[in-house]
Amino acid sequence: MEPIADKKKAIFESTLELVKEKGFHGTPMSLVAKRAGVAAGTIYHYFESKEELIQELYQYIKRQVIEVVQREDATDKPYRQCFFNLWYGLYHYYRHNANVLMFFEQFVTSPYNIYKDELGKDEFFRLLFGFFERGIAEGHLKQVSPKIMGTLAHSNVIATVKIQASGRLDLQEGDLEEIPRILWDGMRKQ
Amino acid sequence: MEPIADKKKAIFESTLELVKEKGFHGTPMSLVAKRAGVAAGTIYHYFESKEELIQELYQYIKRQVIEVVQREDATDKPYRQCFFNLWYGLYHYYRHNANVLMFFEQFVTSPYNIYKDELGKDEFFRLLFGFFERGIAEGHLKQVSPKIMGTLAHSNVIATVKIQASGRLDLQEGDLEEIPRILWDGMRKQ
DNA sequence: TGCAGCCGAATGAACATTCAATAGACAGAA
DNA sequence: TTCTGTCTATTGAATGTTCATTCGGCTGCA
Repeated sequence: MEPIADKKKAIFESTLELVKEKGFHGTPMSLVAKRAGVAAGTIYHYFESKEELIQELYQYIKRQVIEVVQREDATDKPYRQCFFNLWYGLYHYYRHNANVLMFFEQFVTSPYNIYKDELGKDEFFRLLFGFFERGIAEGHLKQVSPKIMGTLAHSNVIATVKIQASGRLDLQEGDLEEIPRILWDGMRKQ
Repeated sequence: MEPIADKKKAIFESTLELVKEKGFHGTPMSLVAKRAGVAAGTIYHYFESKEELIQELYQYIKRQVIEVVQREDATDKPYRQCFFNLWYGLYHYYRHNANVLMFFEQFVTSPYNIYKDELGKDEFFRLLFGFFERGIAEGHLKQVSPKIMGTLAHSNVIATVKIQASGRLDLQEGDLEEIPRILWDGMRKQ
């Protein structure tokens, strides 16, 4: 993983913030440039087009999320423990990187997302699904498609962060334990 | 509820399709007009601006979803039954109106959404939360904030439809029973 | 005759992208 | 050390395109 040139990173961060604030539309290259502290032309030194900037940014971000999953999956703790750690791992990552989350969400439901039909090939989801597959194989979870459980679990984390981030509703200490608990109780073998 | 002029409806439908296909950006008024079979100017006979078109469309759609909740909530069936009916009601509505779902999702995480901080005042969510409040009061559900459970339940339905709609993964007969089951098992009083 | 509904070419603004010009970094030659 | 040439990185004004919105005029109905 080569280190990313300073300006390139600044452009990424600027894009991330702006997309969160204003969406893909409403994020002109001129503003991206200004907020990154570079000239408009500089962006085109690093990226061929807006399209490519967005695509590369998506890959850049995804690598970070993948690391979270890998960190929590590959331990020898009891499965149940891993389950909660994974949930909290993703939760905290998204919580502290709210603009990543928003970018992700907007990206996935946008025409920029050209991977729509290759869910199985996406490394993030491969890892995630693998984790649930293991849970079923080891007899901890219900006999439900791991792809389904993985997707539901992920959407559960995201919904939680969104509740939190929007500030529409403040989660109490206890709630943060109850939510993954609900998920676990629903998915575990009864 | 006054009947909506034919052309107005055509404009709504056209916008819905295009936003699903191309996102808010990538949906120029000229295309909206063409697909609706009207002239560009006609849109401005009905709506003051693109902004207002999107906002009105959001309201128009929301009323339909609200009806689904009302239909399933206000029966005298046992609570557990209502729970599943509500899940399936929303599921089927979104399933048969995939472009509504995509529009919703994009709208919510976009700058068009000016209601971000008034979740409690949104009628759809008021109804939804009310349903879970009842479940707790009647002793069917865990003692967790109804707002949280409502939000999680809704995101669960949406995740399911998105799995289905994307065609990335085909849900079996049985899966469609397992998914709300997971939710119920997680939220019900143990 | 008047009017609402509708049309689509014309307008101007916003935007992505280009490019000619400048600055700096570095290597080799004198 | 200094000079020279050749890179790459950077700039921001200029360009051409796309788009939201406007408006003068047409149509058919009362």
